[in-house]
Amino acid sequence: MTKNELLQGTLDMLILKALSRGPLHGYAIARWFERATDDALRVEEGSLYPALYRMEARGWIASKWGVTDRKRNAKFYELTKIGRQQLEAETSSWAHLSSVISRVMQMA
Amino acid sequence: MTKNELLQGTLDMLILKALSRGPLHGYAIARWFERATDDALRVEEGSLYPALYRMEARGWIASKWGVTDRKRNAKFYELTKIGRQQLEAETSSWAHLSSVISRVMQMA
DNA sequence: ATATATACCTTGACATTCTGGGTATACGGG
DNA sequence: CCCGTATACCCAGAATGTCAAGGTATATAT
Repeated sequence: MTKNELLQGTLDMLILKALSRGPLHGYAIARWFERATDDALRVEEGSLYPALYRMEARGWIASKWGVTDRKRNAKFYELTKIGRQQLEAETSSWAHLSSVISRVMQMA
Repeated sequence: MTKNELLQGTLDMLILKALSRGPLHGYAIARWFERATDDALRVEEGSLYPALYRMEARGWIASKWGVTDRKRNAKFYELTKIGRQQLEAETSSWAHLSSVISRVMQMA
């Protein structure tokens, strides 16, 4: 029914992945998704910002206000040590689960 | 936080897949998942039965009371034509999305 | 008689996501 | 100088899906 473009549960992982290459602000994360996936994955801001808050509350990421190259104020997020561990955990969990599901879906 | 074993959004597809080989009742679907995935995917009954209701309400599956080989009354579900189309749609959507995500997660 | 497996179902809580807004500033074209 | 667009943040409310934790009932074997 809902044209949900995103697999629920993968947003956190994808954000962690985006930040694994260095600090980014929210808007830049959304842009990165679009470029990295040729628009196949679109992150709504109404999902993105709440996700950033809860991830910060859980200690996976830390934020700091700064200025972009466009001279705009922006909140930059970066991975914490815990966040890096979380990324690893979610990555391996994703690899496992998605392969199990793919296998089931290929059964005769 | 939650030890969520299931990727949200895939349950319907997996149920459709289970039924694609022939009619099954709810309990048998749960058993099938466990056997087919070596316990890697477990479907809680509190998720399964509501899922069956909404899928029937959407016309993807149809139900009929019958008797199992254990002589128990059970509600057997089978795919409708729409359900078969839905299975195809979700299968291809899954293939696409999971490959996009996997690709992103493998980026340097 | 009773334990176990089979089979169905419900309620309430919870987390995640989307829709559809809103605010403010930098910059370029006219 | 004015205005449109892109940049950048945010929120409230609703919908949805899932789970936890129960409950009922019957067949079968011990």
